[in-house]
Amino acid sequence: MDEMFESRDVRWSIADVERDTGLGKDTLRVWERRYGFPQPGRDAHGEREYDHPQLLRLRLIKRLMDAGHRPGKVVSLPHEALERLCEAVTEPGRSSSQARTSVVCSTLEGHWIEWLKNDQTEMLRNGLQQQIMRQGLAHAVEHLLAPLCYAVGESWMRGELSVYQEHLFTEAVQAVLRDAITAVEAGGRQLQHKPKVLLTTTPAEQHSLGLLMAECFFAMEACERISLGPCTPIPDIVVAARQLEVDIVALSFSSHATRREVSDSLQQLIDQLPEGIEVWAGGAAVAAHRKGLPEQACILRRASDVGMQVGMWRNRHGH
Amino acid sequence: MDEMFESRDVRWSIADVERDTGLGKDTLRVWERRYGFPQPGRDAHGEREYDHPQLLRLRLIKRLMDAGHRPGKVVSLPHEALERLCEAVTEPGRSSSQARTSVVCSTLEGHWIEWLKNDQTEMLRNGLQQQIMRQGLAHAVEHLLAPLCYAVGESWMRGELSVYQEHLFTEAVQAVLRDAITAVEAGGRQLQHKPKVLLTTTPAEQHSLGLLMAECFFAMEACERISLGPCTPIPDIVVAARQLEVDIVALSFSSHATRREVSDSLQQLIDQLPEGIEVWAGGAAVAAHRKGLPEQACILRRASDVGMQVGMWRNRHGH
DNA sequence: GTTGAAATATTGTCTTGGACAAAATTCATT
DNA sequence: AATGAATTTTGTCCAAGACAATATTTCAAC
Repeated sequence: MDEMFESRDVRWSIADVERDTGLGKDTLRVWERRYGFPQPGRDAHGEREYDHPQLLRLRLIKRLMDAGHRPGKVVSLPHEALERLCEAVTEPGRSSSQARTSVVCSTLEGHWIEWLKNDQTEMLRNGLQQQIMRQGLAHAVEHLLAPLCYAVGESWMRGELSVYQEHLFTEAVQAVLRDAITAVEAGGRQLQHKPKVLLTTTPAEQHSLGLLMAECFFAMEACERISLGPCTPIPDIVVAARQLEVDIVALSFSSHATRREVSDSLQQLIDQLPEGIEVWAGGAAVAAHRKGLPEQACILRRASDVGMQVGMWRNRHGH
Repeated sequence: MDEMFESRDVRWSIADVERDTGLGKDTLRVWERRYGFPQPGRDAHGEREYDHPQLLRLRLIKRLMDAGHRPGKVVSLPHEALERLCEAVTEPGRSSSQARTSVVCSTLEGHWIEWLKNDQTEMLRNGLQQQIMRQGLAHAVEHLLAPLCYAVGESWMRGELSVYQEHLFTEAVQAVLRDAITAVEAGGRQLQHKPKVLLTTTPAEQHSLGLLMAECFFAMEACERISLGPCTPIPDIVVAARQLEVDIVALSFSSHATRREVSDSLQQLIDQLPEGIEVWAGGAAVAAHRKGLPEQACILRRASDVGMQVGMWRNRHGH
């Protein structure tokens, strides 16, 4: 009923749409020319005004693009066809690597998302905390939180979750993870020679949950961690790494990052960092296009790889 | 020695320069047309190739722009003049409006900033925590943290602090404040009728420290708080406020926000929110141009105003 | 002299349609 | 099947113009 007022009459500028969908202005204009979609109206000065249905459809398209579809095939498709394709993408049992995760998804994560839809954040936070206690931090992050983040992104894409609910989710997970890190930190001690790690994301990567999850694993390895938070420009990462004399620069890339972004960022870091400092990269985007990435970078396909890689690092630097 | 190879013969594309400097492609092109700088070479296909000296000069210009200079005055200036201007900007004790702050700065905040410059974040975090214990949360936030945030911004502007040091500062303060909020929360109880408050910032406002500081004060008033974190689009704030049935929407604006941004955001919220929900706004930008802002919004000039306003709210809604 | 409103200048972002390289796909050949 | 060449697709860049948003200056009135 009050949905009628929600965002019906709102019009978005091309800059707004770029921010929301991640599709560049040039891309949006050239799609309009080539595929006949989107077809925004024009305001008094002849500038593009996108309405809400078109924005939703663009989000679906972006989702499909990230899943490997090509613009020429999907951009001009009607909304329903896009939704069906998205479901097909979401459907389990395509790629073998996702299959296991998806199974967990349908059985376990159902009620987490349900809580989020009903704004029961207290429930969500407590439940997550409890699961960390029960399963242990490592298992909970890898098999519950990471897939859950993915599922929330999916739900948002489908319009089942509002933006504010995604924000609530982020806040809840952040709170839980920060507590967990503090707890791990308090118990651990620095007996052996451990790497000093700098954690951050590139300017294009706003999502900080991946960073926190990575930090959890480094904390469990009792590494000395320095987190810069998200969005540090490459030159500043280099300066920080030098100044703080870290051993490893660890970057997190969410599923939204393109291979180009990941690849370029890593290459730049490798080129600009001094010899002794390693570059490690993790996150959904890295796991997806791990092939074309610079070989000097250490690619963490799964969260639990951190433990193994730290072990290998210690072997390399052991005395 | 290896600096010779580092970035001497490298040519940068316009996209590279955009990423490095933060200046938009359109802006770079229009500066070239209007001010004759930059003047990149062209590759075989007629595309712009920026060399290293021009990139450095653009970085200087960006710094001056952030410090309040205007493009028309500085873009066409030669490198040396730019450096001199940057030094002048760096020089302390110029503008009279800063004087008062600077006094506090030199006496109280001096060593905080000094710690930051030396990357002693542990020191910083512990020191802040100690001051909160000693002075109390309210006093510490209002008279130490808030001015300190401002001072850090200033120092960064002058080039005395790197970007990464600002990130470290943000992380440290966040950690301290989150702990403080948790502590306050644990002690307080919900005896009287208190407002339910939704906290967030607008999409243009990336800084989340103001938000956390505000949250501290609401926590001390034992209000029910829901934080969405930073950067929530206006329509989504409206949806959230309705759905979560809050009494107050509280927004934080850092000193970077323009009057227009603040004013527009508040007006939109007031127009779109249902009758019973109030809009409160705080932060440096709000204090600066409080005059032109919508009257229906409750303007919090100082952090401590929260306590008073919550009291008044209770009177209005008390039974 | 300060304040406020109106006039003026500056500056970022949007417009169009064309072009082309990089990436992905298809096709041909071993 | 696998490798390499031809072809299509697609994102990004270009030009010059336009204009609103913002900043600055001018001018009047208290």
